[in-house]
Amino acid sequence: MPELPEVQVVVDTLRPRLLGRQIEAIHALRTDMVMPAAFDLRSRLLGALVIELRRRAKRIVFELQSRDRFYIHLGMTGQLTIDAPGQPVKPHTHFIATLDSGEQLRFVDPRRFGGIFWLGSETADGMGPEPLSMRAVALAANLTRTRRSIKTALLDQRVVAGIGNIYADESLHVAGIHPLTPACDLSPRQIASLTTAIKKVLRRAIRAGGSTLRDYVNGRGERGSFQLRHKVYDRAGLPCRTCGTPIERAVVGGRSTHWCARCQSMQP
DNA sequence: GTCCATGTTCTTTA
DNA sequence: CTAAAGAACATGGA
Repeated sequence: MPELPEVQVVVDTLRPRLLGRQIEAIHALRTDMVMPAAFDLRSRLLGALVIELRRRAKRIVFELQSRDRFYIHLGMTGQLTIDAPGQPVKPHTHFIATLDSGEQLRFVDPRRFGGIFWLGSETADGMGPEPLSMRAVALAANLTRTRRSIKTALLDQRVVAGIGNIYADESLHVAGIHPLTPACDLSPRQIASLTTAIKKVLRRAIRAGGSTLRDYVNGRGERGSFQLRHKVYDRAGLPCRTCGTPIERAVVGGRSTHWCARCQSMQP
């Protein structure tokens, strides 16, 4: 569920209950989601004080007083919430950290595509610019030298960080760009329009609490509502909300892709 | 039983 | 080197 807006909302809802908290106990229910090579969560995290919580791409990054960092990735079905200790523990709960406030940070992930990753003092991550603050020229620099379709390029975290299948489709629709357009064929004007569209879509989605298609909830366990406002994603055959033309669907780069043939032309 | 799914990474193929 | 295509990971819902 989690693309940039969902991860941002998780961070925003967790931060007030996590900053300044110390980890008093760890219950690691499985170790195969702990990377690299099942590092010892207890020795790293017991007694640690969380001084900052931020989002980078789709990662939830914890900064400790020791200046070490680690991140949690939600994969496809991850949930990271803070609950009272008395709350029932959901199936597929893989990690529980009890805080000095008495509350518990819990990581649930049925499909187990997510995980906990130790960073230590490592800072380089090889990913592209953060879309909410990027300039069009920064995006252009990463698009002009690839012939891949713009849809595929937007999903590449080295091109731009944090966009996934939903927001790639939604952003291209707002920008009026056909998803199969080769990235290097986009005009500067189109890239400028795409940059604006990405920011607009992501900001709206964050304000709506993210998109809940199935599993996604924020740090308080609440669902998002942006799925109700999707213009093209998962709307194949339904009328375009802008012009009424039925939405197209095709598999591009192995991912389902949705667009309006009338609003999104192949011509620059 | 089948197909599909908000993500990432690796392998194969061209 | 580029990149497309496919598979893999694991689970559950339609």
